[in-house]
Amino acid sequence: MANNDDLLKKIIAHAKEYGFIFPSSEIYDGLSAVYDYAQYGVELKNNIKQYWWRSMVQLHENIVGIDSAIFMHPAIWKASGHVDAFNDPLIDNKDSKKRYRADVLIEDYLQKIEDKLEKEIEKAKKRFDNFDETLYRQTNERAVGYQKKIDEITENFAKLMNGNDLAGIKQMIEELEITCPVSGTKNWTDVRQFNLMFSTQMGSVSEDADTIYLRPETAQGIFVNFSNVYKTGRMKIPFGIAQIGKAFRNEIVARQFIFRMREFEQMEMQFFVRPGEELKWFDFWKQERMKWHHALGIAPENYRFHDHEKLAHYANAATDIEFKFPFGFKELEGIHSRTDYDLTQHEKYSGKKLRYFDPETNESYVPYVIETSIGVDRMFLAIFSNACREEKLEDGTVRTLLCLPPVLAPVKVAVLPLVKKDGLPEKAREIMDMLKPHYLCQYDEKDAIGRRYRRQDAIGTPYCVTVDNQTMEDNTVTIRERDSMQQKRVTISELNNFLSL
RNA sequence: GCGGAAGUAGCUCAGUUGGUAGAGCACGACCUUGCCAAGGUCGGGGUCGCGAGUUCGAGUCUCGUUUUCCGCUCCA
Repeated sequence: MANNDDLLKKIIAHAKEYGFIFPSSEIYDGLSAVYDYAQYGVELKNNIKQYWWRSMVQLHENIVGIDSAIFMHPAIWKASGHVDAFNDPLIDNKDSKKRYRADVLIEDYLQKIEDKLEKEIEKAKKRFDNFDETLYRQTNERAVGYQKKIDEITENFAKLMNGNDLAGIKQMIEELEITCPVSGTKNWTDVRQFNLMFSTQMGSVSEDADTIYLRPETAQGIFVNFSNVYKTGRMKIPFGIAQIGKAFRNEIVARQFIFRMREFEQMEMQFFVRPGEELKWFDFWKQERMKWHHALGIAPENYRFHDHEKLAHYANAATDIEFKFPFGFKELEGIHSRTDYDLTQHEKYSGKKLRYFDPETNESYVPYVIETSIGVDRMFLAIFSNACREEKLEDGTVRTLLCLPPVLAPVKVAVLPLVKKDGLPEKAREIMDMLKPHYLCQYDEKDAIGRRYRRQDAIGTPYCVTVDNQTMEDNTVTIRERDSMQQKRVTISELNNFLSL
């Protein structure tokens, strides 16, 4: 475990030292769990997004992309269930320092009474069968008492929750004498509301301003555009809509570097299918997405599926693709069969029909949805942490390198004149100008050549092109490959063939 | 949010019982060498996380605060 902690620390240090990720607002002491992508980080991140977009939108004829706004109509979050589900009343026990959801404490309490009630009912049945009238009446009375208590609490509880009466909920916990399962005491703090959605005001005059939310997921932007895309894009089921964009969640605790941030970016695709065929497509996308990960050349044993046993209210199947991060296997991507829940909810709240007319069956229906949703930042961390290595060379020295898949590397080619004289820099500049339009290149003439190679290793540049004295005679250069450190001599004109990117 | 640890240059760290900040690497210029991280000379860079307090004097002591890491908690 200590090793893993060190590993994450090294990754964070490398990310900062070589210009991939900086803490946000660092000169003002930083902002908790917010990070900025730096000069190389933004390249790697853009390449990840482009790699995903191409594989989803460009290579699938039946998938199109959109870019919906972060601000959306507030009713959308009522329809999606986020307003209710993302609002947790929390309470702390002062003795055990444990935090609980206040509503869960009360629900657990109710469950206990229900268990008692059930026992009494069973007892009552036995006594009834035994014609034991007096005892039967006693149990029956107790059972009626429990039932009454349950109804009473349930009713009050619902009233308090709907009215957002936090003080009332605390009072209820105290009146019911609910104790902390750990400390066993009733020493509670006040109930506080934690809304996982960020809100802001739209409209400059405060009385007229509407509360709107920063989207906690990008998916709803796709659902509310379903009809527009289906009609204007002449889409035929099955088809998908893809989107890359930022989402915001006010997490109670955001930790583990860029793994859990309050502002993050998602790459999502919602795939609309005929009802009844959703599990077939769920399985299709499960395999398809795993193939996408494997195609990057990272060892397959770093990935695994984790099927959800407890499903969200909208889903009828769900799995995660987990990646072996420095802190263990954690969710990288989610694949959910969301049924027709979202579109149906939006039909209900908007009053608009969100249906597809199927020309094959002559039927109109609300499509079922398979969602694939991957965090850009988590993908970045997966790629980056996997690539970050210290390699012991034969001579005993250590080489720091980033083994990034070439297609994702920020800088593709470094062009290096062996020495800073004899016209080599000028020749190298010519090669730079030749390659620049095609790849992000870097020119470097400072320090010994070996040191320059190592600098490029540390930022993950897959190829270094070196101009030496022989270049001046026969127009050949050497290509040095990052992982093997092997060099090949090729003519300048055929350089593009050898830079397999 | 609670508990623990830490915060001195871009990085890694020194800094004595309180006496107005150092090293190595990195960075910039010039000279030299030239195929796998260490040549030479010169130079830039820090109000010691921030704010109070004690003191003649605080990087050093006290309190508060903030950020990061670890554990708990939370997590569609």
